[in-house]
Amino acid sequence: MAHSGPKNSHSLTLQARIQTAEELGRFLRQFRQSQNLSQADVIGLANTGNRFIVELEKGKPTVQLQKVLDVIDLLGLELVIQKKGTRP
Amino acid sequence: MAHSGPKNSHSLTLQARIQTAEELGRFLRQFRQSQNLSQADVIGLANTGNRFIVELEKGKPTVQLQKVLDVIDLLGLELVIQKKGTRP
DNA sequence: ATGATTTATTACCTCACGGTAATATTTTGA
DNA sequence: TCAAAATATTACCGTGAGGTAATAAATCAT
Repeated sequence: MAHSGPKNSHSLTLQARIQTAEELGRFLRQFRQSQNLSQADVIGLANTGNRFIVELEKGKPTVQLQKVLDVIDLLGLELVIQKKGTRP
Repeated sequence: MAHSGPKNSHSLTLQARIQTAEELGRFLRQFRQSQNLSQADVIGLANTGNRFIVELEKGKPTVQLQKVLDVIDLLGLELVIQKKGTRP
């Protein structure tokens, strides 16, 4: 379980462009924390061990695609692919 | 090289939600073709062999994240991550 | 401060990613 | 129809992804 309490601090970014594994890792960690979820929560829901989550959030470049997509989905997030510079 | 000529047929989707490796593969292949690029073109620009591109477009779930991101970038595409159902 | 919770690291291990290069198959254009 | 181009498949192979389980380190709550 996550710890507890209203510790919802910094402004939660609702969108981010992802070019690198590191950017993705940062975003996912921040988002997970903004939802007061622990890594253990994610591990429980997804099909993974702690190692994968740690490495994903750390921005490991070689994590496997579908696992990443699973985590994203399970966090209530989605990926959109589009032509570069498509305006919001 | 790609073959040639104005063979720009079916309507090119400019955005897609990506939930699975297969969806991504389909999108990337379609987009590549819409640009009249061959796999060899992509292989040349990216840092990969033919095997990776074939497998990526086929929707292999275990391809490595950063390689995928590289191909996306190099095709002039980008990924956006956002809360599910964020309206365009 | 201190115990509880969360996160990170490590060792062990199996399995398969993906590069290359050769070959096969499919698709395309004239 | 047929040759060229594009795509797919195969074998070979080194390297590393990631599950588990144990332990360590860091963070938090009171």
